[in-house]
Amino acid sequence: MVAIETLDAPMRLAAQPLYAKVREALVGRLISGAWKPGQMLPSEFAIADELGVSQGTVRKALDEMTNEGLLIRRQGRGTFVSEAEDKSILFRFYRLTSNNGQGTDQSFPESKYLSRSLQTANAEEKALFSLEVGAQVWHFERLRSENGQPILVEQLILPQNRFPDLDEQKDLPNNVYRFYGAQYGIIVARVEEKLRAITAPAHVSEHLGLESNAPVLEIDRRAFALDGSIVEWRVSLCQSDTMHYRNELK
Amino acid sequence: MVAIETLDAPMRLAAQPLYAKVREALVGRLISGAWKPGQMLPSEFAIADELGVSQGTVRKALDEMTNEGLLIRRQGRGTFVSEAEDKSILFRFYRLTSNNGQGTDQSFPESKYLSRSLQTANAEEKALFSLEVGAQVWHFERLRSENGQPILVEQLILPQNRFPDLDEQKDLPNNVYRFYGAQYGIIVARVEEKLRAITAPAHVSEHLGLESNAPVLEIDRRAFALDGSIVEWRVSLCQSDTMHYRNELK
DNA sequence: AAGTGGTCTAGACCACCGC
DNA sequence: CGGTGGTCTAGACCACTTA
Repeated sequence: MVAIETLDAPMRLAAQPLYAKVREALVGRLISGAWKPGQMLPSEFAIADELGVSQGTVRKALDEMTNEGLLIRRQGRGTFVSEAEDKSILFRFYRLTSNNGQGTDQSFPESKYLSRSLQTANAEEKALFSLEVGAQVWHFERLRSENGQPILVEQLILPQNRFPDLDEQKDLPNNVYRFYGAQYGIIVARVEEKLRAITAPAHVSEHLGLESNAPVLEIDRRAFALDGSIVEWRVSLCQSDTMHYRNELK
Repeated sequence: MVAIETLDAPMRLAAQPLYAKVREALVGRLISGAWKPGQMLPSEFAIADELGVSQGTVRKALDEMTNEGLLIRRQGRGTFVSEAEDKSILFRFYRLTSNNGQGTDQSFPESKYLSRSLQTANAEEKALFSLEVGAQVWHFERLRSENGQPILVEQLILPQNRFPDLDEQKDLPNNVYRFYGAQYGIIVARVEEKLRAITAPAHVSEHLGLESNAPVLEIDRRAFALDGSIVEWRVSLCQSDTMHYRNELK
């Protein structure tokens, strides 16, 4: 019954429903790292007892978090913090598909790193990541391929303050979101993307084996952590000959 | 208590939960047209009594349908079949934004129809709409602009059997999904899109005021009705100079 | 004041998993 | 078998809208 103060704490202008407070408390444990990816959560009744609410209220909070992709629930097993390795999660943020793909033959591309550097953030990067003057950002460029076929060239930009010690790493792994979680406790909760068609720059069309002036799909992505801050800026240039970006709107 | 048979009817191999049967029954009323867009549904308790289940079970079904965008619930007012006019619905399937847009200045583009024709379906169209040999399809081409600025040229393809009497219409309205609902009782439940970057065909770059060979964003969309059938095939070619396609993944 | 959706509870039972 | 999530119920109370 101690933790009931935790739930009463917020006391916003517009009173939140109880399940929203429960959700905030649980998300807080993910942010703080008290619950790590892959870990099993206490049972619904255990959480309910601890927070002094009913099991149904806890369930509503857990269901919401499951819908957001933060948790995975398995009947008979338990509730787990979702990992970027889970099959269903791997493709959560990966929307590129081969044109003749059947939908089931989804594969995940490998990465070859082309460059890596630590730079002083420019104005745009400072604003994006809310950095101080003089703060630094990592730039990575990589070529991603599927079955030997080059698909896209992309640039990853990470704020140095959220990713210290990166210089000690030889390269980033292929699945970077899993790496962010495992190494830095950063869980990517959602991403915003802007898509445009542009003419491929020379070095990109070379890497992708396209004629110069070939059109490519530009995907400008900002990845948000659980606390709402931007942790990665990514610009991908994807060849459109054999690949497309799929989307479903409901 | 009569309608309990309706709910028992399915009896699938994998027994569905009760709320899923309730959902099916309610969606059936939308499909049949018994409940039309904009109409108010009976209260939770009224539906629960009629179907012989508890109010909580009905609520779970209604909540799901609300999440899918089929219904709109307003506290104190009631539950309504969603209309394509609702502000929140208007932009549900429209993801194009001006590059310098602030996100709040969302506006909806006007349409100018360029052509209209009734043709015998080709092999691809026959397969897509599950048509018989010799069946016909409507082709519409229109230019969409925002504040006088041309944004995209798109082609709409509709199966004649789902849209009879269209020849009597001078043109389709701007908001076609609202029209499908009001005129034919067809509710678009979801759409699948494939995005690619291509070089604009000559007549498209002319309409959009682009140089020849300019890259444009191709959006290939199939719209699905409540019963899962495809009711519209749409290919939009959008200029990428001032516009982009925004997407959020969770 | 009456009617609607929104929240919360308590308890029952089922389905699935792993030991 | 015991523990987990999944479903379903019945009832209470709150918040909002309309008349």
